[in-house]
Amino acid sequence: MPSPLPDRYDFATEPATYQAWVEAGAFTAHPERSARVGGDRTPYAIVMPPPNVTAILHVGHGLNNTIQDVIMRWARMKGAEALWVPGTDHAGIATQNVVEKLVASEGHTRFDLGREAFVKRTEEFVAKTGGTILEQLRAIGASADWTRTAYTLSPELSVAVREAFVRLYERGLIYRGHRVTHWCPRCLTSLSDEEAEFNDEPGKLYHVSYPLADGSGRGLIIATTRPETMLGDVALAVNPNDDRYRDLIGKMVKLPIVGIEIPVIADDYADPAFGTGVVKITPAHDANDFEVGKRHSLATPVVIDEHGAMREVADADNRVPAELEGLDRFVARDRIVEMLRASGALQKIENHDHAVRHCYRCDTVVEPRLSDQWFVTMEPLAKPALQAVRDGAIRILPERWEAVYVNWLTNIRDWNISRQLWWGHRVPVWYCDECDPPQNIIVSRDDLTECPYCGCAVRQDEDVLDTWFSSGLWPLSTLGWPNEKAPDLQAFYPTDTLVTAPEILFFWVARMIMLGYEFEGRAPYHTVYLHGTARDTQHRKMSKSLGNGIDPMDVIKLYGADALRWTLIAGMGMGADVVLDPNDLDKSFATGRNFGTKLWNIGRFLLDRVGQEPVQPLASVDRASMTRADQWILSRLDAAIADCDRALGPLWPTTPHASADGRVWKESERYAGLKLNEYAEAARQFVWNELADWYLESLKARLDVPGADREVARSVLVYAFDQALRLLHPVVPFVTESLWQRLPGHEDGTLLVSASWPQALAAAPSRAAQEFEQVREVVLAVRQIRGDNSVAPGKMIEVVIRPAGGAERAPGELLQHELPTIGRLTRSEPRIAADAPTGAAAHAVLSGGTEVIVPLAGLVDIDKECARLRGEVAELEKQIPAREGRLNNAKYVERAPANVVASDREILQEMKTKRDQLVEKVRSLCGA
RNA sequence: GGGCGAAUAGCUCAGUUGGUUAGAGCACCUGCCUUACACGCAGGGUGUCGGGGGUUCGAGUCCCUCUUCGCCCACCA
Repeated sequence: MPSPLPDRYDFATEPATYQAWVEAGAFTAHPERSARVGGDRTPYAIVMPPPNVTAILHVGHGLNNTIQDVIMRWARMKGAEALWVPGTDHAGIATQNVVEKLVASEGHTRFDLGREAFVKRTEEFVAKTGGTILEQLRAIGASADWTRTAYTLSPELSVAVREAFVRLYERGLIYRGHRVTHWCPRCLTSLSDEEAEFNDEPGKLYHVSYPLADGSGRGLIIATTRPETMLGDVALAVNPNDDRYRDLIGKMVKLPIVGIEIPVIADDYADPAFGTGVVKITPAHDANDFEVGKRHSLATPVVIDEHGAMREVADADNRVPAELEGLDRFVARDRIVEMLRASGALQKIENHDHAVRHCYRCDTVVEPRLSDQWFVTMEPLAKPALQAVRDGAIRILPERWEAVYVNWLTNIRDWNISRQLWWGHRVPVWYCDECDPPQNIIVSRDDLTECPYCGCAVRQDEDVLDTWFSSGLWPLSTLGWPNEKAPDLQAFYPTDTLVTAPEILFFWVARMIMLGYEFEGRAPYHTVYLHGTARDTQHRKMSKSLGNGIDPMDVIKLYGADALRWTLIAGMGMGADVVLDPNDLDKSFATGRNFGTKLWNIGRFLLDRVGQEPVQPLASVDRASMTRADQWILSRLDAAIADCDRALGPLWPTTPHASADGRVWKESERYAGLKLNEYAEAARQFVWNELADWYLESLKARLDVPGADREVARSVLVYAFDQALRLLHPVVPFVTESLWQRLPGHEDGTLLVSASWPQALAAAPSRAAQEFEQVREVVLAVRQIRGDNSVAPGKMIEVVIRPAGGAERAPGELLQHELPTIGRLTRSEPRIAADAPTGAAAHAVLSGGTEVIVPLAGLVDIDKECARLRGEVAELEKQIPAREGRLNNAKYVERAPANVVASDREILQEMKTKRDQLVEKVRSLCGA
């Protein structure tokens, strides 16, 4: 039994409410209920983008998970068997960096500890501090199924990772490649193309002269941004069609500093238009040069080591002078430039902006490095992933990201999946030193100690897999794959929607889709919802390093989780960034806090005036006994439900399709749904601007008088508020649940979280509802007149209502009936008149033609009123000729649709009538 | 360099296939401490729809162009 209602919503009760949901099993999914395995509910599943296991909650997580929670709660209320899978990502490189720093603070490197000890240390660290974020997600109300919490490095998921690797290898889609890849000299690992992020930076273009070896004194001038790599040069390349250098092809030049001779070769790679048209070829330190070198069978001397220091690593006999040995690449660059300048080889230095790749984890400038890595052949995987979006089996919201997705997949490049890290899934490959290729490489699902061919000892590959390889399997692995019989896999795969930020569209989303098709033949979900970024008022991305972030936990402490949620959801257009002020939480979250308070106060009013005695169910209340206001609010509720449903759209695609996915989005619904802010706004509009502002106000008198009418009012009010709480629950689950528990007649033990989504009652508003709408118009008109004429708020005024002629039902009768309401809502004494009163008066004409007249004698400054009326006339005098001109245009009348022309005529007529009335009024009031 | 998108109120954004007098939230201004709520109530739109040109009876909407901004991709050393 809930405690008596406090004056203020106490959000300190949120954890208890959350606990009640968990204890009721409200978030726990039941695979046997899924229609896919013979149950009676359509499944709806979301896999949570697993936060890094060491992460703590920031606004980005808050936004991401609130969106998911809104969708999950909505789906659950719609009757779906809802599953939201939570979990964390071991985040190989990120977590390893964190622990390395920890170890460094103790004066050690990971190499001091050794692999085994370091991994153990990391495991301990994760066990102790990891998963904090999952606790925090509970605080924001995330209705995830915690009985299924997953972790990318768990034994179960590791099985999936290994299975995936082996299957891809067996299909020939994983291969060992010897090539130049991105290398982070700080993290000491290779990176994928996606992990090496471009950054446009000002740089220099150095022009260096390479003299011909024939002693002719001629030379070739090359342009380079990275002179330090010249120690590894093996050739100069010119374009075969470049007449300037044709005669030099095949000649030798002398490599400055090193002093050896290298050939001039012809290759299309050299662009005659760039720089001098001559490019130096350094196969070991540039991915393009490596390709050129391969074409020309050139050597690959390595002159920069894994730390980014100059050193003779391989095939580099005496290329690195002693004075450069061991120098960092950037220090070496300066030194080399000096040496070139001293020798006269340096021709000039130009400023040159170019894109430099940085490590996405530590921001170190990436060094291209020649190494052996495992790659996934992407093109065959990309094909179905592309087709899925083209067919509409998958939609990406907002729509514009589909083009980005398609573009990337169309030009996809192979994926480097091996990392020279210790934290992660070890590559399931073993090497036998005794066997000959190809038997010396064994890929295995099980750990091996001896070679299956010769029986001697084998050693496992030292590398681990890219973190994104395991997260790419997330929708599969968390549901039990590769066990095809796993109940969750059968019941919930494919899942439904994926909610994430666009930054990881390629890192993660595209790869999940590709792997989903590869291993299950189906897309992992039908909807990808990409949301915006949390930014500060200067539109800078919120980040730890900038110190402009907002801690969601602070917001929850100050205003409660609902305030946070409402602010994020209601203030966010699809895919648009959320702008918040980290220096003014009060202002930033006022919307959410205020809305929660408003809801609470509606609840207080209701409980105070309606009482705790059960109400008659609405279905048993005779429509005839309802007032116009009752019918009006019920029709507004229907409209609100329809608006919410429209904004949210269908839960899943409904059009059957021959593809493996079975269903595709039809064009009309493809980009229509999940407009969460529109949904929130529609619900807010109803509960605040209609239920509270009008219905509640109109009810005050009725609730004070015992009797049959009071009972009707109680039923309608409780019904309408109950439905409103349901509509709002997905966004503000805590406050709605607390209020719902206290509704009169509430059945003990039932929870709003498991209640059903509202359904509209009637197709069209009844006449009584429309009549209340007219009354509302009168009130609005009177308020406006009061405001325009600065009538003191406390002042009672007389309002004269002149019904329009020819109305089907005498509006006078209707208005008479509602006069008590009008009077109370406007502080006025209305009366009905057949004729307009004489003397100065303010008029308003309602949509049906009914006139509202407020005699102004003694109320207002007549001069001011005259000025206002004259202004109105002038405005109309301006608009009328424009419209007349249009109607006099023969082509317009002839070609525009008849209804447009007709309404145009009507408007013109109305304007003229209104002008005439105003002119008449000005004459009588002001005498001119 | 290629591609995509955006430009509408002070801010964040809606604005369906061209069609009546361009909307919402927040902010702001005015007046109210009316017994659910000042975290509230009532009233108020503050706009050459980025500039220019075109198509059309009619353009915020379609076309061209210019300007500015954002995002994604990319091997000009």
